[in-house]
Amino acid sequence: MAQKNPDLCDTFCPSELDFAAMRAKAEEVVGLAEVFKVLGDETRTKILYLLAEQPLCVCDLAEILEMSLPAISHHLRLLKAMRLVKYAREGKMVYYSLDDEHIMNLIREAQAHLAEERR
Amino acid sequence: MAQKNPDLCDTFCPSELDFAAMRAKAEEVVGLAEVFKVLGDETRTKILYLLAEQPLCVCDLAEILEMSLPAISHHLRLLKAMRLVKYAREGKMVYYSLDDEHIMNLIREAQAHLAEERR
DNA sequence: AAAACGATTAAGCAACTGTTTAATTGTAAT
DNA sequence: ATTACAATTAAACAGTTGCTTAATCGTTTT
Repeated sequence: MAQKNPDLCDTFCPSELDFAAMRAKAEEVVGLAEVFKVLGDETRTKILYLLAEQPLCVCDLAEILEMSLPAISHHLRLLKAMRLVKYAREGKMVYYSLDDEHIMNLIREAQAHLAEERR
Repeated sequence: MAQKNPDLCDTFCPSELDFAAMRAKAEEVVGLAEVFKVLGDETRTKILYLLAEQPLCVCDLAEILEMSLPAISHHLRLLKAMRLVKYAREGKMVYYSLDDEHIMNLIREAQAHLAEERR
C-alpha cells in the first residue's frame, strides 16, 4: 500500500498514506453536506428553532420573521424534502412542526461551537 | 399580549402568539447558519472527516479528494476562518488538523438523521 | 356557485458559491 | 543566488440560491 502522491507531492512527503482507503473513508460522509446545506440558511434555522417550541402556520412564520409567504413556503418545502419538518392541514391553514429529534441536537452542538469560538 | 397577525392572518388564527417574543427567540440562533453553511459542502465535510483521523497536508487532501491545490486551499481557508481546523507549517508543507471537539458530534448527529431518513 | 383567503407554484432576477487558471509567496535544496 | 516545490492569493466564470411578483390551487364561508 501507501504509494506516495506522485503528481502533487513529488518529493519527500513524510506521511505514509493509503489514498484508496482514504477515498473510501471520505465516501462515508456523502450526502451529509445536503443536510447541513439546508441548515445553512438563517431563515431556515430560525424556522426550525421556532417550530421546536410549537407548531406554527405559514403566515405566523411569515409575520414573525417579517418575510413574504412565498419565501417562507419555499423554505418549508426544502425542510420538508429533507424530512426535517412535517405538516398538517387544518382548514385553510397548514401547520408545520419538527419531524426529527436530531435537529435540536445539531442546533445545540452548533451553538456550543459558536460559544467556544467567541471566548 | 398576543395581538394576531393583522396583515396576513386576517381572520381566525387559533394560535395566540406573542410575535415580539418569538422574534426575540429567533434571534437566539443568529450566526448558527454560518457554521452550517461551512459544513454544507461535500468537499468540506470530507476534509473534516479525514482530518478527524489524522493531520494531513494540503497536497495529500488534493490527492485523496482528486481536486486541485487551490480548490482545497480555498476550502481550508473557510474552515480555518470558522475555527474548525488549525494548521502547522512543517518545511514546505502545511499540515491541517481538527480544531474543535464539537464538529465530530455534529457529523455524527447528521449521520443519525440521514440513517433515519432512509429507513 | 361564487367570493375570500391561506398556501403553493412558476418565472425572472440579483447575489453568492465553488472551480479553474495564472500569478505570487514562503521554505528548502543545489 | 537560483531553482524547486508546496501553498496561497487573485481574477474570472459557471452554476446555484433566495427573493420578488404574479398566477394557481385548496378549503371554507356565504
